[in-house]
This record gives sequence, C-alpha cells and structure tokens, in this order.
Amino acid sequence: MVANREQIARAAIRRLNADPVASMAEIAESAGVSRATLHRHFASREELMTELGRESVGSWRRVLDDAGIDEAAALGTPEALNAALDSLCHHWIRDVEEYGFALTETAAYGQDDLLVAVEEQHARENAFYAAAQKAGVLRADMPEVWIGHLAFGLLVGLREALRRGDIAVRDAERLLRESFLRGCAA
Amino acid sequence: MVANREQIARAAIRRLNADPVASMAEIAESAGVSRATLHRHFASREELMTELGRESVGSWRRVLDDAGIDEAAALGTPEALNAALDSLCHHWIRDVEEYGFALTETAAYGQDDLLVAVEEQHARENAFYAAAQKAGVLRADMPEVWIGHLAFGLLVGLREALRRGDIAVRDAERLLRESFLRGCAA
DNA sequence: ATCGTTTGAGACAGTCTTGTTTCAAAACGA
DNA sequence: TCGTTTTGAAACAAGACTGTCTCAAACGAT
Repeated sequence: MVANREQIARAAIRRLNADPVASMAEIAESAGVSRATLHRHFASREELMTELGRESVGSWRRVLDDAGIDEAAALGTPEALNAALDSLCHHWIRDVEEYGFALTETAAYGQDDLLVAVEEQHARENAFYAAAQKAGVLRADMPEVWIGHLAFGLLVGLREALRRGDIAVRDAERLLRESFLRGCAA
Repeated sequence: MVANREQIARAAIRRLNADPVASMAEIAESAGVSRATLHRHFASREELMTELGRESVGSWRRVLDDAGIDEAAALGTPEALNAALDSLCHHWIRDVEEYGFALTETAAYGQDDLLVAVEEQHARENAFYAAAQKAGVLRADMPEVWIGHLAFGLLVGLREALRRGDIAVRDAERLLRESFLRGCAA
C-alpha cells in the first residue's frame, strides 16, 4: 500500500463526494489505509478538511485562470468574452469531477484565508459576468451575481447527474454550456 | 411557548437549511424549545427526519399536481405544455423556500416508501419533459433526465442566492424561468 | 540477512450526541 | 383558586467519533 498524502486526499474527496459526513474511519477505509496511517498524514479531521478546501479553491482559481476571464474582462470585446465563456464551461467539467465536493461543502471554509480566497474568486467571476453583460454577450436583465449562482447550481446538477450515471461524461460539457447559455426551451 | 409539532418541524427545516448537520439540541434551540420537548414531539432524530422528508416529498408532489403536468403531458399540445412549464416555475418558488432542504438532504430518505414516492415524482417529471420535447416545447437534443437535473440544480442555486440575500424574492420566479428556459446568453 | 522505516490492529481516554427519566416550575382551563 | 397538563433543567447511560499511543508485522534498501 502506497500511502501518499496526495493520494489519500484524492480518495477522501471521492468519499466525501458520495457521503459528505463520512467519518475518519470511513475515509481511511476508502483510501485503503488504516485509521492510524490517515492520522499520520493528517493530524486532525480539521487539517484534512482545510487541505481539501484549499485544493478545491486552488482548483477553482486555476479554472478561472485557464479560462482567462480576467484578460477577457479587461479586453471587453465580445469575441474574447465569448471565448472565455466557452473555455470556462470546458474547464468547469474537470473541476466538477475532481473537487465538486466543495460545491456543497462549506464546512471546509473555517480558515480565514480560505474565506478570503473564496471571496476573491467570486469577485473575479462577478467582474467577468458584468463585463460580458456590458458587451452584450450575456443578458443584462439578470444581476451578475445571479449568473454566478446559476453556474453554481448547474454544476451541482451536473455533478448529481454524473454521480447517478444519468448522463455520459462526454455529453457533460455540451449540456452544461447549452443549458447555461441557451436554456432548455426549443 | 407554544410547542406545536408542526411549528417545530418548520423551525427544524429552517435550521437544517442553514446547517444540515445540526444536532437535536441545536434544532431544539432554533425552535425555541427544550431538548426534552423536542423529543416529546419527535421520539428520535430519525422520526423527525422522516417526517420532514415526507412533508418535503408531499410538497414536491403538490407542486407537480398544481402545475398540472400530467394533464399537460397527456394532452400533448404546445399551449398546455408551455402553461404547465410556467406554472411549474411559479410553484417551485414557494417550494424552494419551504422545503428546499430536501434538495440536498438525502439522509431523510431512509424509508422505503419515501424512496418509492421520490421515484414516482421523478418519473412524472421525466414523462412531462419528454412530452414537452416531443411537442417541440423543450429542446430534443438533451436527455429528458438531464432537464430534471438542470431544474434541480437551478433550484439549489436559487436557494443559495436567496439564502445569501443576493437576489430579491420578487425576482426569483422570473430569474428561474428565464434561466431555465432561455439561459443567460444575450 | 539485517537494519531502519512504515504500516495495521487494537486499546485508550475524552468528547459529543442521542434518547430516557425525574422533578419542580410554569401555564392552562374549569 | 385548584387540579391538570405542559414545559425546562438536569442527570444519566449508551453509543459513536476523534485523537493518541503501543507493539508487532510487513516492507525496502543495503
């Protein structure tokens, strides 16, 4: 049994995705490791949760970075904003599978610096949506903060659909983008 | 202190919306009642959860009833289906505020009859979406089961937006319907 | 084969939660 | 006012989870 700290963290995320209140013993079992070993890598449950939250927020930040939303918002051209939107949907997919647990787990956000980081990403996203509205890429008759919640909700629904096997992974990106931008009316 | 069973249940829902893992003591406190009194009304945590789940599913069923989705699906005309869709969005709003906790709480679904009831409502919804697709009211290039998850995710996002005070209650229905049917692209 | 490290199993105390019980005080209705 | 009912506070046992510790077995490199 390799007992890499990172591998344990990944297993913990998988487990907590399926069962958000899993005990340390259950997490250890999912990681194929004893409870003692789990505690050797993460001294406490809080330490584990904080690390998962940190990675999760980092992953979120990376999505926004990779999609280039700041640059697109600064440019303000419809082409750049549309490209960033597409890219956003693309990168969200990998995020929802890896760190989707953070979508509904606010328990990990006990640390102040984490809260700050979360607010930072929110602000980035909102600025991007506002720029897209101003450029006529997104509808201006919705608060930009609602668009953020809309995206969040879509990702929760997407994660659930994937978890239950109701949709195929290869369809996820298209369904997300189409639902997000165009809705489901014919 | 009035200690109506129903009032306690409502307070419990509010509390569990804010903190899904609240203890019985915390729930009792939120209801303005002692732990002993809480246990007088609900012998066990499981009994409380089951009742909340039951009411939640009942409320969901009522939404589908009030929106008349079965009749609309049976008729199959675009007019009836569109009207039912609008009605659905309208009734979802009151649901998300009252029983939204069930959206992300599957813990209450331990009882077999509850699971059966949940599956029943899912089947009704899916049949309705399929009929709407067939009639050209909803896009046919999405699995009807995805549309159900999409609606679920939107309600989760809506609940979160309301909880954080990011959108006004009076805007909720419009934002939900517009996002659901048309998306947020300009 | 040997030495040093890592691991798993188990025991342990401390804490929290649950559900029950008791008893006195408060609220209530006649 | 009096008697009944409801309530809150407290104590309690039982169980679960956490975090720590010990020790023997497994492992890996030399």
